[in-house]
Amino acid sequence: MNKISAEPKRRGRPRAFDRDEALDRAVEVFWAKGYGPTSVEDLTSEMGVSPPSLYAAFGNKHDLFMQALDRYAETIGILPGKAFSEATDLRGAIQALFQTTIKCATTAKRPRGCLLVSVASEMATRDNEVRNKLSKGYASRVAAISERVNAEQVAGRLARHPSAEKLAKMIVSVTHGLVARARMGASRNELLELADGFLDMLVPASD
Amino acid sequence: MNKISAEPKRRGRPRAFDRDEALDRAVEVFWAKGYGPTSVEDLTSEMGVSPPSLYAAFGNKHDLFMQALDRYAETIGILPGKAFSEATDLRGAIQALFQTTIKCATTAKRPRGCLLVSVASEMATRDNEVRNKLSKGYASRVAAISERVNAEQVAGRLARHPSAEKLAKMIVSVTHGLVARARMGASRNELLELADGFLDMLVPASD
DNA sequence: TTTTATTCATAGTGATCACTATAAAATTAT
DNA sequence: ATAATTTTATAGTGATCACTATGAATAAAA
Repeated sequence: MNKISAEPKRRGRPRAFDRDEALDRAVEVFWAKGYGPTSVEDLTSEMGVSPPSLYAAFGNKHDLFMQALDRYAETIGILPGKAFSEATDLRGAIQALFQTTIKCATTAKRPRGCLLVSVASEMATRDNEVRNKLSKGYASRVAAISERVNAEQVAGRLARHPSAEKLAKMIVSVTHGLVARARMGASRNELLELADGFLDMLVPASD
Repeated sequence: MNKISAEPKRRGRPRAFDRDEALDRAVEVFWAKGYGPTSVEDLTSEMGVSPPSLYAAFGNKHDLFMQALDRYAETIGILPGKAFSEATDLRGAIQALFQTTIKCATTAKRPRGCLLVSVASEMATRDNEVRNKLSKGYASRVAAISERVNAEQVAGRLARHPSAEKLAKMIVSVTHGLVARARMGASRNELLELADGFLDMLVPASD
């Protein structure tokens, strides 16, 4: 009748770092420097983990990067989609999506841009694993937005043209443009203006 | 009365490679691999130039990269803007801008995306020189589009809102989104559809 | 022909790269 | 206590990095 014990009391010396916290540091290093220019020493010093511990816990540099992508996706990358989902009306949802994207891409204490769009995309042409991960993330994001857009169209609150999927892809594409400009150094205000312009075009405010 | 001679007959052994051709190869290498992951050996072997010749002709790796950015800008980067300028009406100009951008970002024999948006932007957070060059290029592109949009508005052929500059920034931002998706692996057709959607929103077709 | 200037190919330079061998330290199980 | 197991820190490994010293090769100038 034993359930799987919650804490099986692993023997051996306990590790001196928290896995997710270390991963968060790795995220920031990769985010700031990119994959290639980041050295393992950059990672170990920033993560507070010695090289052997790093390799034991995360595999190799590339494995660590893939895990950092996942960690980023589930801690920061989800925020825009969450804001989108939580808004009550479609226009507000898209606005929240854009604003949260901008916030994530221009937070002062963090690197600019987006780890996925700014860094991972740059690798995607050479790295199938990265490209596949990006493709899945993109598809699911488009699907989530498309579903809601479609519901609006079915309810008659939104024009049928362009199609839900097409509009969803455009919305995501706007976020890519915002993130690209953030990486180039655009100010938060400039990005907010840009996003407002797109919002008015995509879903004109009712007056 | 001596004008500066066109060919001063440089003495010494003549160089065995064409500067611009070698630079074109460097563009492709940086474009495909990014700055950091590109080794000088990658460059010398692809350019057909030995290391000492490379350093004598171009300085160091970073100098070469900056010159590659210029070379890219004046051979490939200008094409979308040229297509924009040569079109007769605004809608056609924007369409040509988008289509040429997509073509450049998805040419089969070349790396995907754009050297400036996909590669240089990724460096921009760490490299002031790169960021400044990108900023100048962005500003001049926005200015060129804005000027034409403004002319349309003054002539009464286009709504005054959004402002010319704002609309110009949105148009350029669309190209950033297209290029980002190209780097992620989107097909040319997918990008063309995306661009058509934006075109219809930015400048609705008159019917 | 000799001198001067420039580029060339060869073969390296020390530094840094991703990664690991080794053994001490820290924990649980016996 | 002793054994077993896992993580730790130290100190490296060969490979590759960006870059260059050296001298032969090739041109114009003297």
